[in-house]
Amino acid sequence: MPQRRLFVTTALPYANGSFHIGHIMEYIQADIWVRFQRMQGNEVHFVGADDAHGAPIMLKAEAEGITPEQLIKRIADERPRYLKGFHIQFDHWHSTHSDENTQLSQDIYRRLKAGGFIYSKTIEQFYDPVKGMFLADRYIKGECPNCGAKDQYGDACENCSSVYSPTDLKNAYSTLSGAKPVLKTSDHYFFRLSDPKCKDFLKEWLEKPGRLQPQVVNKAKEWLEGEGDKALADWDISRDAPYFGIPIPDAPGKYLYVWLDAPIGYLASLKAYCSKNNLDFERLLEDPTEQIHFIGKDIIYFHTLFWPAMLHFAGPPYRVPDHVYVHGFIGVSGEKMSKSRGTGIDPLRYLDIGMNPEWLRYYIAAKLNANVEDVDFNPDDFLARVNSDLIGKYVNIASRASGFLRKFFGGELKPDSSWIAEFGALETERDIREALEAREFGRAIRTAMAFADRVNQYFDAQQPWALAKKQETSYVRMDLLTACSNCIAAFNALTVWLAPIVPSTAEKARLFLGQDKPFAWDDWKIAPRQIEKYEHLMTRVDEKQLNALFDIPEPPAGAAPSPQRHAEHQQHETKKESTVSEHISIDDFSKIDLRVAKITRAEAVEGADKLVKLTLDLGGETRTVFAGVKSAYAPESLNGRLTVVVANLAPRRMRFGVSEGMVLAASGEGPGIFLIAPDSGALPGMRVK
RNA sequence: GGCGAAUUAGCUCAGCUGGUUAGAGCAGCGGAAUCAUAAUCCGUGUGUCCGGGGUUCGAGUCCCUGAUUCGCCA
Repeated sequence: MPQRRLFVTTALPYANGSFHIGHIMEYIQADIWVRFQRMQGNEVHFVGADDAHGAPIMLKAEAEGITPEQLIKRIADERPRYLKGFHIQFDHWHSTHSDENTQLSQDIYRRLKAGGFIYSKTIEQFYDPVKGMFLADRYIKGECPNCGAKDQYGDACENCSSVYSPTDLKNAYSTLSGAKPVLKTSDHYFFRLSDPKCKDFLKEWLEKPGRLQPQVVNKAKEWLEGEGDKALADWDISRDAPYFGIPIPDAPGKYLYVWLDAPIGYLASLKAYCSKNNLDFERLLEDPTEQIHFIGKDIIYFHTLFWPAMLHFAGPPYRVPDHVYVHGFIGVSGEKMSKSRGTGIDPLRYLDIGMNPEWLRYYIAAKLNANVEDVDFNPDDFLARVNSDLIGKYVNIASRASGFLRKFFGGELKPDSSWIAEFGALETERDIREALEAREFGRAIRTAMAFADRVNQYFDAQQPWALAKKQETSYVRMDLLTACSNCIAAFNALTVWLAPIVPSTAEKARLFLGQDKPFAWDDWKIAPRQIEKYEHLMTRVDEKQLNALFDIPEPPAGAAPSPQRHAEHQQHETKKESTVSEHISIDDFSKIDLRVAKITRAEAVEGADKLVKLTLDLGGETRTVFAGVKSAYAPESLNGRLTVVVANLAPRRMRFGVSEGMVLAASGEGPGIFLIAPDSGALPGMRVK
């Protein structure tokens, strides 16, 4: 088999926050694929890095009273815990705030400039005279020019949906300082994305069969071939000082826009990795290397238009990506992941409460395919799937066969190849291999589990326990040995096939199977000769752990702003809060519909440590609300009490049902939760304002 | 508002270029077994394949239309 050389990356997480479950999913996907490639004997260089530049990081650091360097260092320091915790094996983790990235970014910029792809143009932009900086749209608010609604962002009105530009806003103000922004001119640098040469190249790049998923090609072509006001525009790649980023050569006070240097971070990381390991960076980029990026669907734009264009027109040794593999988002119980806590899974909490990272790797793999589809984490499904597949089917094979082999044969097996035909191992291997290669992980797992089913069926049919009771004759004894040896051989094969997905379990199994070196893919067919004493390879998921994972009733005060992938602040830039705390208007407050509610029934939730299920009367309307107050109140003591509920909070599905609101309670640093109660005379349904 | 995607059994999902009575796992129900982490095995599905039209000898699969959900763009 010809060896491949692969350069694989995952999207660079923005260094203003911790990893969330979405990042972890992407790393798991890429890590599984990379491990699979390595087991096949391919050469893989797998790197990641923090995306460390840009205004949000600069402002967040300022708000915390530290330098941007300190901020990104703090974030960088916590990365290894997550990566090790989930068995994600990057060769190197770097930062875009690094010498390598500065060098490469400036080099690519110079080459693009020399090629005539960069020009400068004077633009008018809002400027905050107090902060002394130009304002991105997301930092400007004002009154809608159409309907007069207050506190609208610079692109569209949430009230009347009219569309306008920031300069149209009435009484505009900077969300950073509150100052009235002034229009000011500045010279900006642009990349000629709309140049016919560029568009022609991109069209050809996009359409190369097999390079991208079809959905991704369609999306990118929509942007590329847009006409009129949707036409592909040139790309503004400069920002004015003050800016935390890479200086543009020969342009004092100008910095490269963070989205230009971010993907170059892939190369910077590879370069740093090369010098650490005495590898030739430029040679590593050359053919036959395949350059592969795993990304989420939110950043398709950057990776299918800007990035290949930059690389192509910068010229060798830079090379265009061979593949960009796009995945969807992960949600929880049908809810979209909310970065402001509540929904979503905190990866560190998952680890801290002792949940096995390989459960999550397995579950995510079971739900992933090669399409750009969202994945849903469903707690009940997770529990059933992991326990049933991994414990009930896979691990069970070793567990039930090993006892006989140790007891009657001293752990010695009778290896032959009859099991291959018995269980259809050749076809199974081929299907799993093809599925893993194509990132159809769900299919690979279905195929593997069907194989495990056949092995368990065989074991039942052979009835080794019956053979063991009457093994006075040598042929019965031989049947027992053969049956159990076949099962262990099949278990060995399954272990190899699942190794990219559950590497540490496979490693434990390897020792049990008496294999003395790490698994290569072809080891699946080598039947073990001798097994060690069987010890549990994996425990089952305990429902209590899932409860612990989701019962996070109260956030700590001053919770850190949500972590974002770099592109996310692009995509949502008009929606995000400023890092500087700001007042809310009376209109904001009046959006919260607070109502007096009478607790008509309160009951403990079985299996939940902190939750009480409340049935509330809101003056004619009945609601069910889960409240995290069990530590402070016996459920029966709440019956008949009046309290205050947020009546228009979006319903949220929890493990035990849908919670249709939130009751208000006070709590502080110490223990104790104190339910809010209205003065006497208040009636259910009354509005609190 | 424009463009696109999704909608299949209680749950999570397969169903390739249209072709026999629509599938799997899990859950449920009935039984067996007792080697195994109460794991395993056998049996068991009357599903409006989102609704409505249409093309076709034949549609979950193609076309039109409506609903819902979700994206991208504006």
